[in-house]
Amino acid sequence: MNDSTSSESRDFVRQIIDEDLRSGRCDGRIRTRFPPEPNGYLHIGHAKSICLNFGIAEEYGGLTNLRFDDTNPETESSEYVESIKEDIRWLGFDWGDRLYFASDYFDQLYEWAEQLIRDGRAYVCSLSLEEIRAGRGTPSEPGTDSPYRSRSVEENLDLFRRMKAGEFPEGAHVLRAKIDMAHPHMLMRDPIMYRIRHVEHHRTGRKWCIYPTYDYTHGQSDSLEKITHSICTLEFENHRPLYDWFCEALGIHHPRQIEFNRLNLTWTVMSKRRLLELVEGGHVNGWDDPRLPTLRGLRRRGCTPAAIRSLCARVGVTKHNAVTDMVVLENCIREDLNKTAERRMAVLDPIRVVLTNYPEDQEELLEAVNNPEDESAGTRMVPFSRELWLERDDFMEDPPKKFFRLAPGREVRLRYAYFIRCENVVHDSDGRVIELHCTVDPDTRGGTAPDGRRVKATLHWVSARHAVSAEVRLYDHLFSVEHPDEVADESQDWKSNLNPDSLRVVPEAWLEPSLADAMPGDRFQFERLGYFCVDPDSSDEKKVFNRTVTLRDAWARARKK
RNA sequence: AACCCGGUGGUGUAAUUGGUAGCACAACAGAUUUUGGUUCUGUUAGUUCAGGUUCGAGUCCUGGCCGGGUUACCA
Repeated sequence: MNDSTSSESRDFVRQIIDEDLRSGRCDGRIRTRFPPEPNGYLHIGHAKSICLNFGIAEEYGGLTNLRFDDTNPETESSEYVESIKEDIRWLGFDWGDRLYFASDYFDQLYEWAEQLIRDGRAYVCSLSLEEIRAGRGTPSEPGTDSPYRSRSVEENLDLFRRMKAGEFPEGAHVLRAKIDMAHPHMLMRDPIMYRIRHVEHHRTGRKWCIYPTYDYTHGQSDSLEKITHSICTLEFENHRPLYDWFCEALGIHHPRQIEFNRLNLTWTVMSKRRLLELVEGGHVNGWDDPRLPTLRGLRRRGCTPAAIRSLCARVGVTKHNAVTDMVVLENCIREDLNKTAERRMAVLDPIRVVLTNYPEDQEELLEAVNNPEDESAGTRMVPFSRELWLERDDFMEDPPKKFFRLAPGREVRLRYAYFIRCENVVHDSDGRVIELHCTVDPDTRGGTAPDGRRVKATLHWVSARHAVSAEVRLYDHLFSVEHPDEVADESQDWKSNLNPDSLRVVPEAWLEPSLADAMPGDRFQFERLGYFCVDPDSSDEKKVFNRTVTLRDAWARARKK
């Protein structure tokens, strides 16, 4: 009911914003930003941040900037910039003309750095990486001052300018903020502001060989864009004192940083590092593998933007680490697709059925509803004939009590068609059932019996003569345990929990003929099976379908017990 | 024994800021159903612990316990 951003209860972020609006702290204006680093593809965790930032701006009549945090040229590229823009648009958000890059601010950042040097708040440190690390101390012991900490302003300025001019090799010097080497926060122990990197940047090319760090860039970028609320994830909580320190030291507009909990899902991993490892290690087939929680993977899988937005609205925003059950996402997908996806019939694991009293040369077209949840979707005609494909699971030779489907001597309904009765079971030499002989009751055309008799099951089917074949990819959880982090013993890592059966390919499934002209990206419900999406691997000769998610299946659940 | 943050049913969250612990998902039971789908109804189940303040504490205070983060020239 109120899962779509309830106006009733406010999460803590919105409460803070309400207070800031009341106290006049942000002069009645709301401006947020989504600041991805262009070094990877977006995943559903980013979607939560996107929904939060764009959602809040929209609710408060403000705007959201898209800003690429591109301060580390070694790992970033414009290929990622484009994919990220595409994914945000797909999710349903629009940054208008407010596309920015931290690299747009390199000149300003450099000037501010000189200002901090002149103010005695920054210095060039010529210690090696190892020496800096050692000098930082540990969380429980203070660090020691760098011997270069007391360089004169003139010397600092000179060295910094020569760093910029490219006179030094990488690692020779860094620029550090002069804060407090004994500070209880490790991050405040003279953090690094600039490092030398003789590499090309995807936007500024060779203009720079010194690059600012995240801490020296983010708050100032927010400030320059007049951001009011800089909303980020929990791991930046420790950085807030530094964020504040730079804004204050520089005397510039000071946005409020607010940290929220990131989205975690069961049965998968979410960190960029791990996703990269899965892709590069060949454990999945690229960034858009339908098993991945990347936005591209989810899209290819058949997940809708509306489902992702719905998930983000219902997981909420707090300050404690949470793991959301994957079934919540699955239900969001089902909820959306139930209303929008047209129904079709498809048989994945076929068993041949011969209707012995149906004439060989006869065929007819039967009317089927496209979407019972949406009358405007209309109907279609489905061909019927003497030989059909039925789902193997829908027949049992020796059924248990609660099995309602087809069995010897039992009558069931074929959806939109007829009642049929199983008269005979044909086995091969190994005793495996290969064919069923049934009789059809011609008076039940359309699926109702004039005498009012009822059947307990309605089965989907495909006319063998008319069926088109397709490859169907059945996906399961990427990992075989809910929490991939939890490993059996120390010698194992999270990858040992990879599910070997996360992809099962059905090379030849049978589909009703109307599916022959489905296009990549089209989504359908295969009745009684689940939601499926046409994969871009499809060709004119052979369609490929991805199973997005199964239908809820009370029988499967009952059987498991 | 450093610093920061956090702990509400199985899971994710809410509680008008001190006044009846509510919602969603899951689980279970039932109704409806030409999808064992959808829809509808009902049931089970919770404030980390110990003190304190108060007429009254999930909320405020003190202490304990548990969990996460922090020792990158990544973001």
